[in-house]
This record gives sequence, C-alpha cells and structure tokens, in this order.
Amino acid sequence: MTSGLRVDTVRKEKALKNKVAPDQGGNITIHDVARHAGVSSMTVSRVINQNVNVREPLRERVLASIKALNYSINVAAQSTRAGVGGVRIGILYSHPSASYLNEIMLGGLEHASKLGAQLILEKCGGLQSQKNAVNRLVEAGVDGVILPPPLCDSEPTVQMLKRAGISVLALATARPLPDVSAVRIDDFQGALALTRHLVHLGHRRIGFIKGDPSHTPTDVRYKGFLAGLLEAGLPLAEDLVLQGQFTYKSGLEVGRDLLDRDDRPTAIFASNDDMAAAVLAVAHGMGISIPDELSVCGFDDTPVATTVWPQLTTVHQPIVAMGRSAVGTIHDKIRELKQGEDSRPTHQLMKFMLMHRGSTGPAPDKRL
Amino acid sequence: MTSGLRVDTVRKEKALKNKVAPDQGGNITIHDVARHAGVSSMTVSRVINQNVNVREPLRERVLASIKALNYSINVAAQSTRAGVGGVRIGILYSHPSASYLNEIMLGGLEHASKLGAQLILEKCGGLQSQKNAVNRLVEAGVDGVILPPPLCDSEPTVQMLKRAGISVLALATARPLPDVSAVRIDDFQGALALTRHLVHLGHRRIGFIKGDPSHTPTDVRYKGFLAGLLEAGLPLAEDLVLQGQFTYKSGLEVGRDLLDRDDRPTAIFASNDDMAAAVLAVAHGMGISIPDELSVCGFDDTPVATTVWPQLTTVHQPIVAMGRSAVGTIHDKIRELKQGEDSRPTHQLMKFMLMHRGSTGPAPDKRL
DNA sequence: CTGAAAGCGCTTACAG
DNA sequence: CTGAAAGCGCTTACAG
Repeated sequence: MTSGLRVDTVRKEKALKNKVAPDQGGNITIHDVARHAGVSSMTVSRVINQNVNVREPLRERVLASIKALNYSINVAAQSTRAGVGGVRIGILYSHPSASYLNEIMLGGLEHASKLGAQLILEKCGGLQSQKNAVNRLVEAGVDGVILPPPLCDSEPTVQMLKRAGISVLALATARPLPDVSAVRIDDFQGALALTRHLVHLGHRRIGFIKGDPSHTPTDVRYKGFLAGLLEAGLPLAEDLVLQGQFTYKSGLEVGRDLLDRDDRPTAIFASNDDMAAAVLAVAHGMGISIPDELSVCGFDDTPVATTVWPQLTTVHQPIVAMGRSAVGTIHDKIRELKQGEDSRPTHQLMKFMLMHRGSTGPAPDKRL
Repeated sequence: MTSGLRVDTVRKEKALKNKVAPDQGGNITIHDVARHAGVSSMTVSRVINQNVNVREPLRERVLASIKALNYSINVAAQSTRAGVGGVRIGILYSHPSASYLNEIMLGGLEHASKLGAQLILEKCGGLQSQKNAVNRLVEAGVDGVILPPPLCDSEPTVQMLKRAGISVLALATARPLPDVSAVRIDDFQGALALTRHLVHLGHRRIGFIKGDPSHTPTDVRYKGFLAGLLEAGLPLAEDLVLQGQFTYKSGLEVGRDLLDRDDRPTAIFASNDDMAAAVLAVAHGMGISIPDELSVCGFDDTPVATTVWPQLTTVHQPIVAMGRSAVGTIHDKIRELKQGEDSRPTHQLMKFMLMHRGSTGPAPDKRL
C-alpha cells in the first residue's frame, strides 16, 4: 500500500517535469491549467465548455493559463463521460463511386475525430438493402445519420430513420424538407451566377445539359439557368436544352448532339463537372478550340474540374466543409436531445463560389 | 451521502435495464461481458487485446459473451489510459490537389478513429515551409508521421522527422528506404502486368508516356514496361517513348504527338490515369475510335479512370486500404516504442489489381 | 458563481 | 494464468 503510494508520487513528479518540457506537447491536463490559474479543475472545465457561470476575471485568468501552457483538451477523455460522449453518427450512402462522397467523408471524419464522435459508414443499394442498412445502423447504436445525395432526397429512408428515433441530416439536397435538418448550397443562385457569367461574356446562344431527373438539384439548377436568361431578356431556345444523366457518358452523347449542328451554341452549361468534362472531350475531338470558339462550364468543382484542360469554370460547392458542418450540426442535435432539450431542425446554407477558369471566355463574335 | 448512494443505485438499475433493450446498442461495457461470462473485467480486457495469457476455455467463454451481448469496445475510454492512448499521427502532404490524397486520408482517418488515435493533417510547400510544417507537427506532439507522395521520397523531410525522434512511414513510394517503414504496391510488377495485357491483345507498337521524373514510380513503371517488351521479344521503339509530367495537360500534348503520326501506335501506356484520360480526349477529337483503333491504359485507378468513357484499363492501387494500413502500421510502431520495445521498420507490399475495362481491346490487325 | 467528490469504460501495474 | 485496486482526463450532479 505504502509502496504503491510512493510509486505514484514518483510517477506524478516525473509527469510534472515532462509537462514543463516543450517537446512533450499534448500532455498538459485540465488540472495543470487549474493549478497554474489558481482555480479548481471544474472552473477550467466550465471555461472550456463556454459555460456562462464563470466570472469574467476568473475566465480571463484561466484563458491566459490555457494559452501559457499551450493546453488542448483530450477529446478521448471528454468522450468517456456518459451521456456526453459516445455520440455515434452514421453516414449512409448509395453511390460510392461519386467523387464528392470521398470529400464529404473526409470532412466528416476529420471533424468527428475532433469532436470525439464515432463515425460509422454504411453502404446500401436498392430499397430492401436500405432497410438492412438502416437496421445495421440501429444495431450499431447510432444517434444520428447523415444522408449524402441521392439518399438525401429519399422519403422512405428518411422515414425509416425517424421512426427508429434517429436524427437525420440531408446533405447537399436542393429541396430541404422543413422537418429534416439540412446542409446545402443554393443551387438556384449558383446556376444563376454561372448564367450571368456567360451572358456577361456576350453569349446569346447557350446550350444547357440537364442532370439526372431523380436528383433534386437537377431541376433547381435548370430553374436558375432560366432565371438568368429571363433576367438578360434572352429567349429560351428549347432545342438547346438536352437531358443528361450527370454521367460522363451522357455528356459525351449530348455534347456531340449539341456541337454537331450548323448553328451550334457558343456556350454550353452542363449541370455538373463530369458532363462538362465530356463536352470538352467532344470539342477537342471536333477541333473546336476552347474557349475561343466555345465556352463550357460545369457545376460542383469536383476534382475533374481541375484535372481537365482547360480547367473548368464551375460553381464551387465547399464539399469538405459541408461534410464537416454536417457532422457538427448533427452532433449538436444529438447532444441537445441527450440532454433532454428538444431540438428543431437546422437548415444551413453554405456559400458557393463561382470559379472562373480557362474553359469560358468572350463569345466568338465579341472577340477582337 | 446516503441519498447520493440511493440515486446511484437507481441509475445503475436503469442502465442495466437499458442494456437489455436491443435498441440501446453500444452501451454494453466490459463489465457486462465479464458478468455474463463469469470472469473478471481484466480477463475480458485481455481477450480483447489478444493477450496470450488467457486459458482457452476462458477465452472462448468470453468470446461467446461478447458475441451474445453484441459488445464493442469503447475506443474513447481505451484511449484515455496514458501511454496507450494519446497516439498522435501526422500526415504531411505537399500536393493537396492530387486525387489520391483524399483517399489516403479517408482510409487513414477511418482507421485512426477505430484505433482511437488522433490524426493531424499538415500541409507544406517548399523546403523552408517543410521545416515549419515539421516544427508544427513536433509542437502538436505527434509520435509518427505518414508521408504520401511525393514527400515520401524527400530525404530532407525524412531526416528532419527522424532527428526529432518521430517515426516515419513512406506511403506509395517506389523506392523504399531500408530504415524507413513503407506501405506500397509493386510498381514494377504492375507495369509488367499491364504490358503483358497489351501484348496478349496482339499489340506490337506500344507508345509509352513517362511520368514526372522526380517521382520514384516514374522510372520503376517504365522499367516494368521494358521488361514486358523484353519478355515478349518486342523491340523498344524509342520514338514511341515520350516524357510526360503526370498531368492531364502533359498527356494532351504528348498524346497528340503520338497520335499525329502515320505509323501511330496501336496502344498507348500512360504512366498514370490523368495522362491516359487526356490521350482519350485527344483520340476522341481526332475521331479515333477506342478501343477498336487504339487501346489506352493508365495506372493507379483514381476516380478519373471510371469517370471517362470508355472507362480506363489500369492498375488498381488500393489507396484507401493503403491509407488504413499506413495508420495501422505506424500506430503499432508507436505503441512498441512507447512500451520500450525497439521497433524495426516494416515494409508492407499491398496487392495491386489489373482492371481490364473498355479502353483496351485487341490490336486492330488482330480483329475479325 | 465556485469547488470537492464520484464516476465514465478501460488498462497498467501489482499480487496471488 | 487470473483478479482487485488505482488511475487515465474529463464532467455530472451535489453542496456551498
């Protein structure tokens, strides 16, 4: 017993020495900060957790000590506390090859590890497999689930999850439901901005390639395009609007159709980058020079947008940040619920950015 | 005091009831398993951690209870224990746009969260910025650092990290150093397999596009190609070997050069997918039909390989799995070191896979 | 508004 | 080979 105590004392002294050493980053605990600031660990904890019940002078003293000791919280220990920690968040996806999925998960995983939450990835295919996937998530004990496209718009999936008492967040949907949290960009405004950009460059005949009709952004982006034409007083040439599927292959086919005409458009607005990249390939093949003879733009700013040449003018969707934000939002919801507060759905609109790159330029007849 | 005890008892009973409820997944603790199996928690812990010192009958009893209760370990609590937990792993990268980077991080982040380790991402540019990045990682208290390409082959970076006492792992290098751990595929065998595939399809005149000369895989893949020719008794046509840069743009230029000849090759082996995709675009533009008139293959199987059409025949590098494995390997190293054992560098060779897709087919003169 | 006590789920010594 | 005790760093009640 006594020897045990002695050993502990020795160990503690060692630890204290280490805490002073600058190369021992990350070993400072809440108690070291407390000692340094001359308060209790509880007060430090309260300051860290932005609890209101700390007097200003004390709070400042603690904050200063935190800075002085270069303290950073140990999320693992924080998560240990029952009720608080143990937050499990699922991501249920159905289209694993989509390039945005990686980025969503990247942002999500990164933020989850910061929050000390556990992220569980689950894949599903058809409707039956969706049921199974939801069951697996329930069994895994998830408190909330993030739904990337196209599942974000699947009524049955959302309902199944809600019935199981699981918080749901729709990611990158273009049609947020009032009773389901969502993180997204404004697809309408994005498409409008892109259309304005083309109009501003002098384009009058603009081809448009729609996306997969079952995805909500498809229609909303098209509406944004129409609004842009209307605003500029341009007529809608219906023969210049073609149906694509968001795939490279559909872009190839539709692009060929659009460019293989005597009165071909001077610009093509594809509803996503994959289709725009395909249009670029078709143009290359026909010897049409970009952007001198044809402007092309996409949507999303996925990796392919900067892989092709010239790089695509497109609307940047901050996908990694959206993944992060989705995890943060649903994590908050879960904590609120666990603490017995009731929680209203949150709708977060992220900022998109118009990326003006090499694939668009002045309309041919406007050039010198 | 007494009331406190009573409350605790009540809470405990509630918790126990919950554990029985099937919808309360993930709340089962090591103690529940211990009770169920009629052993101590320590024994359960030992079984979980694959400790040898447990008799077979006991181990089996515990394993059965784990299964029966659907127990899964609480990583957060595990990480709390000093020495064991608190493992911090850095990923130092210099080429954020590379499409494989996302996937490396995806695998790494996922596995790190399973292990309860903390992953810290750090970006750097030139050599000076590398020094700063290394310093930031040291200050963050990382125990090990994973180096994706092209940093995996940077002598100065490796040396800086080693001098700081940090474990290093080179990811996807083609020239592993004996004293640095590495996770990689065999680039030579991959290129050889691809070349055999083309030879097998009857191709005799095969163009080759090299990658960025400063990356180690560039030369190794070329050597694999040469070995394939040699093995088939084919002469090396030096005019069919051109220098690329691993970029789409370089593929565009070099591809045009290769295809704009009277005696153009019947197949082109590009050293990565981006360049192969560019060759595809050039061919589309020249009206060369793929794979009927020209076979094209890439390397890596990045997302672009399945975005373009026809999809690329390529060598699949299991990048996500490599990210996972890198984190697992360096995590083991760190634990060994922390426990005072000495740790030799590990060299892990992952399996590549030849993905035979639409962009390659029989040589034109071999067709019916 | 502040703090002393007890506990989260796990593991490291320590004792059999 | 197995277990009882103590502790990891933090937070939730509970008492001032």
